[in-house]
Amino acid sequence: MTPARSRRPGAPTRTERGIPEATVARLPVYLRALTALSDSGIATASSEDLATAAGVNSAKLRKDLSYLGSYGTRGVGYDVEYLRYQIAREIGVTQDWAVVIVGIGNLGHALANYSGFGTRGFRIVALLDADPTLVGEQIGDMIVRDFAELEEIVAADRVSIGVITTPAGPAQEVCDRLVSAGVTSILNFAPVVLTVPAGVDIRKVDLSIELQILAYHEQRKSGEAALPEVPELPARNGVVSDLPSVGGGVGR
Amino acid sequence: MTPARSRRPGAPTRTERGIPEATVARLPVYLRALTALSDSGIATASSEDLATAAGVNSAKLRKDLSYLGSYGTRGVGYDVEYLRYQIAREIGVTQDWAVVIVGIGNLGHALANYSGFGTRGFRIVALLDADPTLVGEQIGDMIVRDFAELEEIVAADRVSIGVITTPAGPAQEVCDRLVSAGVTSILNFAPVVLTVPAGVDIRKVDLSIELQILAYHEQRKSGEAALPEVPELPARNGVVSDLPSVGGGVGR
DNA sequence: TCGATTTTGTTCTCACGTTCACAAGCTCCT
DNA sequence: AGGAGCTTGTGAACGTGAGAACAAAATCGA
Repeated sequence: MTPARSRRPGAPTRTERGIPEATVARLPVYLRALTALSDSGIATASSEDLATAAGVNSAKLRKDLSYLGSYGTRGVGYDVEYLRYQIAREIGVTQDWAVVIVGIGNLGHALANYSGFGTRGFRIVALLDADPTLVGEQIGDMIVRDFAELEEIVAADRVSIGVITTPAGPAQEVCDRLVSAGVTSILNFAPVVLTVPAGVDIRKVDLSIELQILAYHEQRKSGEAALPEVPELPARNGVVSDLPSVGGGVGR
Repeated sequence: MTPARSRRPGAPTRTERGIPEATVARLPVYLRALTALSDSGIATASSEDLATAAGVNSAKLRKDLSYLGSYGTRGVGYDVEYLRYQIAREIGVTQDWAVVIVGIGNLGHALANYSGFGTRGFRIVALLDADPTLVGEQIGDMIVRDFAELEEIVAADRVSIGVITTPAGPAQEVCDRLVSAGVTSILNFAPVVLTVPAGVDIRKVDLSIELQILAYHEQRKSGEAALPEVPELPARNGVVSDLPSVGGGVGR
């Protein structure tokens, strides 16, 4: 017999009033589209208008918005300002989030100078680096501080979000320090897989992965792979270095 | 009666020898993990080892690899070098892809200096900007050239991938120029939704969207929303500006 | 040579995400 | 007042993705 099941089959698992992850990822896009419409003086927009501005189809947009509540008016559309506020509130960007950036190389520099933070609910409270030659440097209206001050800063400014722009090597160690200092959300630009305890959210932005995904599709477009299936290469009978070396090579 | 159906139900739709999109997005991660293992002198690795290194579970990893072919050995594992080559070939990074970067602001600078390109199958052939005060500037071993030279460069170097690091304003126009010059894959860092014709692939990297997604989860962690559902706000009865203005303003 | 052991490749099932299609509800016009 | 015309919100169908579980295949040891 069918086990008692409180959820409808097919309904995405979400916590109380939770929103499907795919929808959460699109809310910021809608928010930006609404801001653009608002700046153009548009007061009301239909799901079709909004969907076009956000680059999705209107059915998906309506379903996404329906998870937030019933904020539209049938036969009319959505009030741009009203919906904008509701989404901002749902995401949590009506308040300001304190952010630290760790690793002030090229990318860290670029992010430190990025102006889109303040207007979007985020406030950079510190730029940190372990390199003494960088500490003290002025970037915009901020000064690079020593990574050793991390714990102090996190506690003082209630920092909950950390951005890692170090090279791959120190990234995990930086991550561990961030977590133990109390940071519970991390945006990682370093090309490594970071391990964090449960309860800490992590997102990754990786340039070369994005390019490689494009390359895959590009290769498909420009005629099929013209490469040999098996190149000059050591035959495939190596063993893990900590296993006894076996013979019996099925050479090629 | 059941309609004749050639595909098994539940099998992901893919074109001939195509690979599910979710898998394609993970292949670069596997490639990096394999490179790391290889650099550590590991010759063979099990799906469990690889999965740990890549931050996924082993069942998923095995299924992903099975789309490429049968490159493992039961009871043994995968030959690291061999698998690495196979994945690189499948992605298309055994050849070099020419890339142009358009928009040499902070982020463009950072990307231009990023060393991870050459080693991963990509070659930056030009840095372009429309600002005459930037043209001629030297970055690393490259010189910023005028955006007007785009078509010439794309044709000469067979550029198929373009990276847009301009502000939001000019991004669509830059995108259009890239496409008409012959670029068929675009990586967009500008905070706008770009429109491209069919056949052109586009991927987007957006810092503030990533931060907003983190903020959403962060808000859930730190107690539920303490914000009013309806704030001081224009009442929700505005109309689209191109409709006849109706009275009944419930102004505030 | 044969069984024990290991690890892949694959099948099956369930969960998640997207899209269609339409009833419900709102506005406007006659 | 009532019908025509839009647009939202949502139920249902379909497609995609993830994970458990296991048969198949390889190695190793006796």
